[in-house]
Amino acid sequence: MKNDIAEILKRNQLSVTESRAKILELFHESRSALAHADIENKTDESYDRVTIYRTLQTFVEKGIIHTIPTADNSVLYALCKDECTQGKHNDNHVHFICDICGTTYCLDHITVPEINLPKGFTPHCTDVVASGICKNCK
Amino acid sequence: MKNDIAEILKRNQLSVTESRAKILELFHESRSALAHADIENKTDESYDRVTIYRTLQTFVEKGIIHTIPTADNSVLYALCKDECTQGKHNDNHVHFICDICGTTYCLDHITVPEINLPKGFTPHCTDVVASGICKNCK
DNA sequence: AAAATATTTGCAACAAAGTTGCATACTGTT
DNA sequence: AACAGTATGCAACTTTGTTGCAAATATTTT
Ligand SMILES: [Mn+2]
Ligand SMILES: [Mn+2]
Ligand SMILES: [Zn+2]
Ligand SMILES: [Zn+2]
Repeated sequence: MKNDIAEILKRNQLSVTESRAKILELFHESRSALAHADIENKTDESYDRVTIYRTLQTFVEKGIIHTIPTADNSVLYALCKDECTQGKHNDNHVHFICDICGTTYCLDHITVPEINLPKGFTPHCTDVVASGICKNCK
Repeated sequence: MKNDIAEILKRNQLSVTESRAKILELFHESRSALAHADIENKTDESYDRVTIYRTLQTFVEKGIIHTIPTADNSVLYALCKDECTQGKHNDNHVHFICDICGTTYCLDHITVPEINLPKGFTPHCTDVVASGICKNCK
């Protein structure tokens, strides 16, 4: 496991540091999306806020994690499961945010539908975020 | 026009104040979504930041405007055109954010498609935000 | 394995965004 | 015109995110 994590970092031309390994591990362990604050908490504030910001940013650039837009102005991150690479994200799946427990799921098997836009609009990517009650809270 | 604006406020049981009228007018004049900062600028900073925050919050509660989720952690607001009321929003249309000019459009005539969620997930509302190149920037 | 080089980290200082309490000003009502 | 209710602006504060830089750590070279 520890080795797997290091492997992923190396594959992405990132030097293997404690904070990066730990944060990446958190994402692999978690079944749901994580916010910056979640990471601070789950690491017992062992790492500086700035380091976490920079790590998340790096991971997004490398195509290791993707961001999830939310209505309440908080940024969430989750592992990319598709073949995302440096600068080329391809996470065209639906996200679900539970109104009760707040958990955010990547529904990897539900792909975002084609949307018929008006003339003149050329889509580059489409985000679909559903909210409601999740399987654990019903 | 001025009277229309006052009418809308009264209809929503809001007292008619200069800032509320001006901000609501801005939304009616604008063809695109507005951020808090846009409103500060377009009003020449005549109103306190706090007043703008509180006005936007009030308008959202009353169903006069709705928020639009964005990937970059900025909150956008736009007029509700459907029959939204106090606490009951019904803005099930697609939004489009232009990667070039940054303009955010409510595509009022494009309704969000039905999404087939996995067993156990009950959707309450669904946000669809497409991004790409808009009609003005192509 | 040690030295040299490249990269990352943590700190400090800052900037931007959002919140709260309270006195003053304004709106709608009597 | 006076009153009661509400909204505004200010100050003070919190939370979130950014930047420069020296010290620490990781990788490469010898
Ligand atoms: Mn996802
Ligand atoms: Mn809209
Ligand atoms: Zn839940
Ligand atoms: Zn555009």
